[in-house]
Amino acid sequence: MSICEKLSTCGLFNGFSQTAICDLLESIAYKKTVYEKNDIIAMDGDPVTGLYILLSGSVRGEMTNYLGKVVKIEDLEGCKLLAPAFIFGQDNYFPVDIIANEHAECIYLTKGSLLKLLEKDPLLGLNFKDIISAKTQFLSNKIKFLALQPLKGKIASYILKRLRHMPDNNVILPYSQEKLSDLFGVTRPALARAFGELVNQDILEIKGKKISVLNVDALRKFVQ
Amino acid sequence: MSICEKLSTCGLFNGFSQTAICDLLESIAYKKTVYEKNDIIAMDGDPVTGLYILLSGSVRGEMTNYLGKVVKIEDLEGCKLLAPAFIFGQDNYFPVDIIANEHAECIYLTKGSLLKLLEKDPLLGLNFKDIISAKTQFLSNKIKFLALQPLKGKIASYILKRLRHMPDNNVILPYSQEKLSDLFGVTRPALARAFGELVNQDILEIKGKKISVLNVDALRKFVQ
DNA sequence: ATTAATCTGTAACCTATGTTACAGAAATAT
DNA sequence: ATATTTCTGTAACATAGGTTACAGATTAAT
Repeated sequence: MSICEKLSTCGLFNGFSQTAICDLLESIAYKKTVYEKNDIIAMDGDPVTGLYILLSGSVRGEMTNYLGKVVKIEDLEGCKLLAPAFIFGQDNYFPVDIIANEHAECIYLTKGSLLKLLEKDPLLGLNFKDIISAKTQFLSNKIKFLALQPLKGKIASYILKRLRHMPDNNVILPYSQEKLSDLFGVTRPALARAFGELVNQDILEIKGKKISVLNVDALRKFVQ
Repeated sequence: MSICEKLSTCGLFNGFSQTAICDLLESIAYKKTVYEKNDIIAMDGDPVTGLYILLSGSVRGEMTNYLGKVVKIEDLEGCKLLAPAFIFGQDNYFPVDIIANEHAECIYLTKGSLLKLLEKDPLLGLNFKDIISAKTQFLSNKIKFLALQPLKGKIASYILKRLRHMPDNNVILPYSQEKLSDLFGVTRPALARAFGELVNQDILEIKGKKISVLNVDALRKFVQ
């Protein structure tokens, strides 16, 4: 799959044909970078000097404090901009470590190239504004998720959100409890204990990564 | 002070003369709104249908969960946009309750008027992009502050940050411990206890709202 | 199919923060 | 200057989540 083809699935190029994207791309400088699993693409605090666009593969953004506590902020896959809201404004440093979950490819443009690109078509500017607005919206939900509720509330909102997209009352966890515990900002045993308690209360049934919600109302009480 | 005069201190109009702002303003529809102390300007979850610009006074944005836990996100004063990153993108709902801290004045433009305004000059679009980028940057710091560190880490980073702008090693708290505890997302007695422990360890000295840092290095250890 | 690696459940114990309560101090209003 | 309200310090107790450890289960690698 060509770069232009991949970029056509990217929100930044919403409303552009593949050939239009190719033309835009030819008019600016960029370089391609490739990463393998666990490669560090950027570290929290690194200066942001341009824009990385993830073309393929999966990366994650996570914060770590000096005691080793980890909070995963998000996984990014497919065509996504990395830290797009940290190029402009004052605080131009990566807010998270960005780590490859698997083989991943990016293109990188300097801030100058990005500005040149954005000038080419006002629609790009609008798309960019939508993307960074969505980032802010995502982060403000993240604060609610992380800072406003106890662990069982996090579990409940996580499961209930997924339930909406699933038939019957089953959710398949997309990854291990170990990884989930980072997403919730708690330790793995704490998460296992909380799951255990919800199972004992006949609210959940857990078989490997499959979680069946036996009592949706009881689960809802943990969020509201 | 006229509206244009007030708007000239607003990041959105960076690079515009006061007369240019008056001209811009005359070309679009807006309405003026006034609030008194503790008036609710918007509630978490309300649809965002346009842009409020705070002209004068002070408002705060805070999140509350169903158990009454409050986390104050920020105070806004002077000329600031309210929830600017929630007008575009998908999730067009206020992320916080916005409450007047005192008498405050706003102007309100519909999303349509805002778009019309942004079209008038590309510089407005760039300013807007800077403003929402800064919001994202602020929120990602907020997550680090709230989710990644325990209470004494919050106290330490709060004080150390303020110390940078102060001569000698004194900080004047801008408001009561009670308010601070909301900013930290903890209860008031927990904050008082933590302060008490830092005083007992001869790291801080507290006289009313004046905090003297007796041992900066020890305080730093709580953040790194 | 076997081995090795990773993940999960659980338990005992520790620590940070929440809850409630109250008295004295400080700030504000009259 | 006094009365009223708000704020602060503190204490006893409750609870959520962290720490460490280990065994059994599951998954991946050979």
